[in-house]
Amino acid sequence: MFRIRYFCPMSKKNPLSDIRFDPNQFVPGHSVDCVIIAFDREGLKVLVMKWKGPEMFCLPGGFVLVNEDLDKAAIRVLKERAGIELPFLEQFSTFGRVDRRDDFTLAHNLKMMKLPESTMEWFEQRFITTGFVSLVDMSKCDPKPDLMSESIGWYGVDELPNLIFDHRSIVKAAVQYLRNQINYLPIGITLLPEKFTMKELQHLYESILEKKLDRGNFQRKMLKLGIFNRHEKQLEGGAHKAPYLYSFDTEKYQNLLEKGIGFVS
Amino acid sequence: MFRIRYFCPMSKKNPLSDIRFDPNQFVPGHSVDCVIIAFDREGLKVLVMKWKGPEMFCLPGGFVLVNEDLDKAAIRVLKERAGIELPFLEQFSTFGRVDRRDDFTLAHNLKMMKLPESTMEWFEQRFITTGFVSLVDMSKCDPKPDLMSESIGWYGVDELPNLIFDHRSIVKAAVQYLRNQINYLPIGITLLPEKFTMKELQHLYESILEKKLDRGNFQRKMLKLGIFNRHEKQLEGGAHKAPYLYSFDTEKYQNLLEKGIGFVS
DNA sequence: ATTTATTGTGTATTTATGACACATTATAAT
DNA sequence: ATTATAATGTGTCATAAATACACAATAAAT
Repeated sequence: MFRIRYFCPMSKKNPLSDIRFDPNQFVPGHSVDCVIIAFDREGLKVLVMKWKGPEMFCLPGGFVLVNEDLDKAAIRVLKERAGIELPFLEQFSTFGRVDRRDDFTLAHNLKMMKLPESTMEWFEQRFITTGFVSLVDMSKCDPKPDLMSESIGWYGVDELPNLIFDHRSIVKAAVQYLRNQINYLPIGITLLPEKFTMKELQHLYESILEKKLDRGNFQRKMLKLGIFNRHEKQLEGGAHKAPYLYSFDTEKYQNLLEKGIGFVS
Repeated sequence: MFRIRYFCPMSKKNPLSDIRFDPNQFVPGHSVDCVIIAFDREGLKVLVMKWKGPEMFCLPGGFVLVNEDLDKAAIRVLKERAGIELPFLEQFSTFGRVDRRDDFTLAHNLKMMKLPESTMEWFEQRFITTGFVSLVDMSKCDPKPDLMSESIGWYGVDELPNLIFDHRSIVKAAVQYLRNQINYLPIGITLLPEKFTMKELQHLYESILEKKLDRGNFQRKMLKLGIFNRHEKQLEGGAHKAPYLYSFDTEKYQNLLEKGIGFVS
């Protein structure tokens, strides 16, 4: 099974005073924020960074290079913060309220960070941010904090720490999007490891839909879709018959996804 | 019934040389574009403006004031371009490709317009644009072209003229969004006049879903929802029994909408 | 009176949903 | 080896929804 480093502390090599930042390389006023979602036996998790200084957390995000597509900026953030090369990534909403930023918290932190003047100005401008949701297999991630944060880790979507600005509502919107689009997103193939049990798949659906499903009906419905390969039995386990392991038949899965992998009510 | 001014020519009072534009009042690099959708017996229509100069068309759009929420900018565009005060408006996607703009067309048009230097620079910058979809009753609109365009009018969503930049794909994305969200958007109450026949409502659904529906089942299903008021018979009409006119019970409609007004397959 | 298109309803078939039951199986603990 | 356990694969049954088609009643124009 997969075992995860839940916290990745920042390396000592980049103290705050070393932060170098050239505002001219970025498009002003626009950022991307990534809601990187994974799943383990406890439920849905989201990747969140802890800021240096006071107890504040934020989503992995970044700015858009002057010659970079918006979604490429999100892909770059995924790569840098989660170590994911070919992410499943989808834009879900753009947040553009004037008051989306909490200026008090911002000012406090910027002061603490003793940034150069030009960098200060950059961070003080109004940002409109586009939210992306990414679905990942935790065991394939290698989270790394950025220069402004001291750690990065997975938090339950219902146990979020204090997030800056409107990041909490960005996470909520992403989870809502996931729920709405459950039949049209490759949740199984992205959020589960290569091989998984029916129980794990059912647990995933239950976590997203936030309700219990009938095991028999779930299993029947899923297997009838004809998108699974069944493998040898799981070796380890408790005092009971070992469950079968399944994997997705990638091609069949993709074809079906376009019509929607039926499973709403 | 409602009869529409399909084209609203620009007033003579604003020749190009009069365009005054202060870039400092706007957030740089971000715009909004509105896909304003209406419905008449021919099908779905979208409001499009014709540029001054060569045969190019564009969506009603605008920039974001420095102290204005992103969605408020879209509301302002709706007001100014369509004369709609309390629009139904929803953000559906943000378009941020570096090459989303066709620089040749842009340069050509900017030159033709003989704008002041500062205005030229403003229009030449890279813009990331957020697309909003608005559903309107054509008969309640009062379309007005902006300073850069010579006319504004309704075009069939399948008969679009030559749109600039990526505006064609923005329209396509909006229509796709409408189709996906059909059960969760107030399509009936926004796209039809106050009173309508069942046939018109069915035609609306058929236009959005792009498929025929069974009349009997449609009618039964709709009426069973219990969100309609039936009115006196329609007076005018052909050599046949006049259809009933219906209107929505606004409150019941809204309550039901949260769960979804069931009608997919 | 006739024609016409709409309206309201009927009906039969198929498919999907939801709740529950039970014999079978492979494993670990004893 | 026996037993307890949890997972598996099916089965059933009642209810609801979807689909396709049919037909008598109706109001208006000719």
